[in-house]
This record gives sequence, C-alpha cells and structure tokens, in this order.
Amino acid sequence: MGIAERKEREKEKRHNDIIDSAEKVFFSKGMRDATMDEVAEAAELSKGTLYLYFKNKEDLYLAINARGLRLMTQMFKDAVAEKKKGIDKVAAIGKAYYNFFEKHPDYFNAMIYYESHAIDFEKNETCANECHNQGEDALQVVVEALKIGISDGTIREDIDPSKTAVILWGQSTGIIQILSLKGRHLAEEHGFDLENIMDHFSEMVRRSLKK
Amino acid sequence: MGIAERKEREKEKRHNDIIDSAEKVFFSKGMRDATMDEVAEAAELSKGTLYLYFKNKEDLYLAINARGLRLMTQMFKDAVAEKKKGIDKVAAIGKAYYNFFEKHPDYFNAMIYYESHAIDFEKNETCANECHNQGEDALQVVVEALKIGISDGTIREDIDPSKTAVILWGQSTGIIQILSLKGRHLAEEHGFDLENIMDHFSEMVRRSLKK
Amino acid sequence: MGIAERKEREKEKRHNDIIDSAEKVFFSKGMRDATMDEVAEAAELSKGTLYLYFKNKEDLYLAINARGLRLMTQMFKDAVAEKKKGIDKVAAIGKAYYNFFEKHPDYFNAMIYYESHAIDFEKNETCANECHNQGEDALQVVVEALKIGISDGTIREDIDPSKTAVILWGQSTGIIQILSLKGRHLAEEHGFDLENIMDHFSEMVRRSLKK
Amino acid sequence: MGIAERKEREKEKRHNDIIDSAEKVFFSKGMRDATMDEVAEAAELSKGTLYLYFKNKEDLYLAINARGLRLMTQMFKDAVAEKKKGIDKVAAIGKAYYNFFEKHPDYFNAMIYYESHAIDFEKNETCANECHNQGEDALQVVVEALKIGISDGTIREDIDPSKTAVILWGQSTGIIQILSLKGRHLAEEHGFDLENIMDHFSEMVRRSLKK
DNA sequence: GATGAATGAGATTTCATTCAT
DNA sequence: TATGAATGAAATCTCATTCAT
Repeated sequence: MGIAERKEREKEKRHNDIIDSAEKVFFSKGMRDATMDEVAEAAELSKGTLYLYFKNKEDLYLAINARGLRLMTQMFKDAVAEKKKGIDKVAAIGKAYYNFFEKHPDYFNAMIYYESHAIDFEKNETCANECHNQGEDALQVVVEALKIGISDGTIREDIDPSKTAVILWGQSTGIIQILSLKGRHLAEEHGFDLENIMDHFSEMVRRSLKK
Repeated sequence: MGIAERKEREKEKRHNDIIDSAEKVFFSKGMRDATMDEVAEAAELSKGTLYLYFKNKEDLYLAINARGLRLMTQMFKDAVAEKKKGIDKVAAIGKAYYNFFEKHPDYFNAMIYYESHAIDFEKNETCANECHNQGEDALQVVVEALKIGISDGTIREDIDPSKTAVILWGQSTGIIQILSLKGRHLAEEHGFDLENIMDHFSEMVRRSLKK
Repeated sequence: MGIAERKEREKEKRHNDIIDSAEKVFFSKGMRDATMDEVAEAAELSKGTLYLYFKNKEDLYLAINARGLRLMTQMFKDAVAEKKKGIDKVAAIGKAYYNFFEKHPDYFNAMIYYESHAIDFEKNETCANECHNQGEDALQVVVEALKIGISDGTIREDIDPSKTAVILWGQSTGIIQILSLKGRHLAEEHGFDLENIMDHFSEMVRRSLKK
Repeated sequence: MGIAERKEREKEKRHNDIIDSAEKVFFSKGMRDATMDEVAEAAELSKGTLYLYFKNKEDLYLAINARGLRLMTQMFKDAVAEKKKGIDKVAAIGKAYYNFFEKHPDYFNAMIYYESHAIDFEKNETCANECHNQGEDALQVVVEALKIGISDGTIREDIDPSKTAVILWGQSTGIIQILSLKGRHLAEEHGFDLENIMDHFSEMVRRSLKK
C-alpha cells in the first residue's frame, strides 16, 4: 500500500507507454524522419509531456535501445543456459545474436545507431547510462562463457576472456551490420545465403577459439 | 586545348576545394553538427553554390567518404603487394585497415557513419555510387588475397573467397569501430592495450583461415 | 470560539506567507521572469496550492503591489501629519514619495509595472480592487492637503483639488519612474545628482501651486 | 548602378513591411497576446524570416516604438517651429505630446511599455539603441526650447535646462500615462474633462518656469 | 554559375494554468 | 485543501534546401 508506490508505478507505466508509442513511430519512419509531434500524437500526450519524461529525441531513442539491449541480453542468457560446453555456449550466443537481429531488426538498428554515434555518458543521462550498463551486461555473458570454455577445456587457455569477448562482440556486430544494411544486396546481386554466411562465420570463430 | 577543358578543370578544382573545406568542418564538428553554413564559410562560397556542386549535405559527405575509401583501398593494395603468401596478404590487409584507422580516424569514422546509414544507390547519385564502387574495390582486394592463399596452400580450400571476404570485412570493421568509439574507455577503465587487441584478433583470423 | 476562527487565521497566514515568498522571487527576478514554480518552491508549497490562494500570477503580483501601496499611503499620512501648512504638506508628500522609492524600490517598480498595464477591475477581483482602493486612498491624502492649503492660503484657490492631485500624482510618478529606470544612466553619463533633480522638481511644484 | 543599393533598399523595405504588419497585430491584440505566428501570417512571411530581421518579439516591439518616437520627435520639432518665445515653445511641446497621445495612442502605449521595462542597451541591439537615441533626440528639443526661453527672458534663468527637460519629460509622461490608463475611469466616474486636465497641467508648468 | 535571402519544418524550451487524485 | 503531473500555447532557434536575381 502506498500512494507513493502507486504513483511510482503509474509514472513507470507512462514512461513505458511513451516508449511503446515512440517505437512505433521511430521503427516505421526511422530515427531521422520521425518527429516528436508524431510521437506525441501516437502517445496521445502533449509534446510538453514527452519532454517531461525524456530529455530530447535522442534520449527517447536511447530508451528504446535500452529495451532492445535488455531483450538481447536475455536472449544471450537463455542461449547460454541451453548448452553445457563453453565453446558451445559461445556459439549459442552468436546464434542468439543473429536471432535477435532477425526477430527484432529495428532494435538491432537502434543499437547500431547508438553504437555508431558518440554519446555523452558523463552527464547523468539516464537512458544513455542504462544503455551502457546493458551493453556491459551482455558482454559479461560472453566473458563468462569464455571462462567456462577455458575451464572445461573446449577453448584454448591462452586467450584473455575479456579481450576476446570484446573482439567477438565487435566481429559479430560488424557482420550482422553488413547483413542488415547490405543483406538484400548480397543476396540478390551475389546470390549469397545470409544464414549460410553466419554459419561460415560461426565455424571461423569456433576454429579461432578451439584448443 | 580549349576553353571547355579549362572550364572543366576549374570546375573540378572548385569541386575538390569544397570537399577540402567540408572535411575540415565535418571532421572537427562531426557530420551531424556541422552545418552547410559553416562549410560555405570555410569554402569562401555562398551556401547556394555548394548546392550547385553537391546535391545535398549527404552527397557532400559521401564525397568525403569516397576520398577516404580511395585512400584505404590504396593502402590495402600496397599492403598486399608486400607479401608473398596469401595468408600473409590477408593479415597485411588487416594491419593496413587498422593503420588506416590510426592515421585517418576521421575518414574511418566517416565510413562508419556511412556504413550505419542506409543510403540510396538506386538513383544515379554520383557520390553514393563512387562510394559503393570503392567499397567493392577494397573488398575485391581481400577476395584476391584469399584466392591466392587457397592456391598457395596457406589458406584452407573449403572456404568461399567472396563470402569470407565479406565476413572478414565485417569483422574487422566491427572491431575497429569498437576501438574507435570505446577505445579510450577500454584503455582507461579496463586497462586494455588497443594494439594488443588487434594482434589478438589477427591471430584469431589466422587460425580461422589456416589449413 | 473556535475552529472556524483558527482556520480563518491559518488561511490568512498562509496567504501572507505566499506573498512573502512571492515578493522575494518577484523582486529578485522581476515580474516577467519570475515563475510560479519558483514562487511555489520559495513558499514550500506545490504550484497548485498557489492557485488556491491566488487566481493567477497577476493576482499574486497585485497582492504584492497592494502591500506596497498600503506602506506608501501610510508614509504619506505620516508626512502630512508633520506639517502645518497645506503647501508644506503637499511638499512633504512629494518627499515621502521619493523616500518610498528610495527605501522600497521594488515596491515602487511593482507599482510602475501595475500602472503601465491595463488591469481589469470590473470582475470582482479582490487584489485588483484592493490596489485600486489603496491608490484612491493615497490620492485622497493629496486632495486633503491641497484643500487645507487652499483654506490656509498657502495654495492658490483657483485650482481644483481633485484634478490637481491627479496631476501631482502623475507628475511625481513620471519623474521617479525616470529616476528608477534611467537614474544610473543620468547620474553616470550626464553627471546628474538625482536628489537634486527631486529638489528642482519640488521647487517647480511649489511655484506652480503658490498663491 | 548598384545591385547592392537595390538589395539594401529591398531589405529596408522588407524590414518596414514587417514592422507594418507587426503594428497591426500588436496594436490590435496587445504586446502580450500577440503571437509571432500572427505577425508572420500578417506579413505573409515565415516565422523564420521574422527572426532573420528581428532578434525576438521584444526587438520587434522596440522597432515599432522607434517609429513612434520618430513620429513624436517630428511633432515636437514642428510644434517648436511655430512659436517664437521659449516659454511658448515649451508649452507647444507639451501640447504636441498630448496630441501625439491622442492621435497615436498605440504608439504612446508602446513607449510606456518600453519606458517601464528595463531593457538592455549594452548588447548591440539595434532597435533598443534606436529607441534610446530617438528618446535623446526628443529630449534635446525640450532642452533647446528651454535655453531659448532663458535667452529671451521668458523662462527664469536659475533653472538647469537639461535637468528641467528631464523633469518636464517625466512629468508629462506620467500625466499622460494616467490619462491613458485611467482616463476613461476619471472621465466617467469623476466627471473629469481630460483636455482640461492637460490645460491645468500646462498652466502649472508655465508658472513653474516663468520668470 | 553565383549569391544569399527566404522558406518551412521541426526540435527544444518554457510556463501559466488545469485537473485528477 | 494540497499535490504535482499534464497540458497546450508560444517563443525561440536551427538548418537544409530552394529560388529569384
């Protein structure tokens, strides 16, 4: 019981409702072409209220991205849980990442946007920090999988789990980014099978990590 | 010899002068925050004139990017020429890529920006096409190196050179992108040595390709 | 006796507390730039509560002005009481007015602001009416002084006390207003002694009224 | 000759056209309630263009005021020219001032607004400075009239022309301001004849200045 | 070709005021 | 009564792009 709690919950809900509406607008029009007016209309709120909840357009976009990252991290955790061996866990994360891209390409693209724009973390910007933390969480899942792999002997022990996680993260993101942006082009012009490229990549990663 | 030629040359020069000025502005302020007014001022031209030479801001930016891509492709070609074995050529391209990033981070970031935004190639837009072609050129250098590696037995023959080139390209870009955006953070907070990460990565690639 | 009375007293106190806080804010930031949020914060009340006690921002501002006018009227009455002759009473009011300005410039400026904006009296708005009545009171003090002057022969009898009071009021306000807004400028750029200007003015008024 | 001149003239015209439109809007709705959107619409220009010509709403209002002041100064000069004796010139200025108020009450009120708000002159704000200069011009006309009066013996020589001009200016403004704001009230409730009040005032001024 | 004024769209901000609880 | 979130209207600002000359 508690008025304060209820208010808090309502505020939280309003916050989420705005993100819901923003997603619809941003995902259909794109970050650049979507307008705050449209978001306000979709949320059935006044523009002033949007700015009550989010510092600016970018902040709102980051809130969407934080959601995507949360979702992705969960997918990573689920993937990891399904495998025993470290190397298989790593591979599963890779698969999960591609899965995330396939099922939620808009979230993936939001992430790319976020990753390719220098964003200020210094100033206590809630959404930016949330994104940063979620990113670290996701990375940590990879680090753990690598450590397990080293322990169970499925991954060579001369790698540094943290550095390798960063590398894997960068690699995968870079590849999926290409698939996202040039995928259609690669498929149509060059006859590439995208899924197949991911398998290729997966195999390469496995080779680069195995004992 | 002729008036027409001279005019053509002058036009060409004006074109390049504008890109020079745009580079200064875009590189110091960032693509998003740089304004056409600033570019015009730097170029000592009126804003209207910029639009005589470039369709729009993005087009101008793509012209810069094309320059960077040309430079990068050349660095790739030089790198390839210095090595005999295919696998070494591939590794040399990777080194050259990191080199390109270190020496011309602004061009690299322009490229990232370009890679993370869907850009229309369809309409016969000169600059966009130039970028696309340069990108294909660069990729072709990788494809050739891989083919040579397969021929000379330094690279396993069960890979598809084209797909693998795309993968290598995506991987490398993704990693350098992380270094570019989070490099300082990784170095300062986590004590990572960036060069060392690239060596790690290089080693992983070598393992994933070798026979 | 009772609860009702106590409630009434508390309400009255709250009312005054709000004016106290509003004064601080309005006087330091200026009527236009002060915000209701700031007043609410200063009063340690919610913004909504302000509106329970005052119809709107202007009403609150008028409450401040009414205070100033009450204070000023009292100074006029005190000044009048100290002199015997009508002409001296009139002069004393003039001095008191300047005195009011010097001691309470913020109240004076509030009055100026009030005087230079057409405000609705019609609708039974408490604060506006209070201001209006206070203004009439102050003017009446001048009227009385003039009448006494006519009676005691220190002021020429061919003037109309009411009209003359309005004229004196307008004159004085106009001059002090200049001193308030341009005083510093006049003193620094033109080397005027403000006090001296008031003496000048006083002498002129005396000449214009004397028999 | 002169593209530059023509451009200059056109710019000047556009400037004036905007002020024309702004006058209509501001005078009919009042400074506070008029919106820049309305001005833009009246001027058949985009809002952005308004801000190209005027720093902000206040600046635009000051431009209107500058016009009023120019007009008023001219009326002063005309009035002065019609009289021989200094004292008559001063009286004529007073009449002209009231005349200005009667014929152009909106300009007068704009002036009041301007006079009762502290406005920054420091920053090189064109319109504010123009107002300031026009004000000085007008005052100078009074100073000259007083000097002539002292020379021709119609005004006592123991007054300081500059200070007296400031006093006269303040006095008159104050009285007309009352007539402007409370005139209707004075006429209807108290049966005052406004014109008559000005005559009264005129007579008082004459007495206060004459030898 | 060159110019730069004008446009128009949208982001952002700011508040007085209202309203549901 | 008290609260403070929400509103809605404007102001302000910023630019990429267009257009008349």
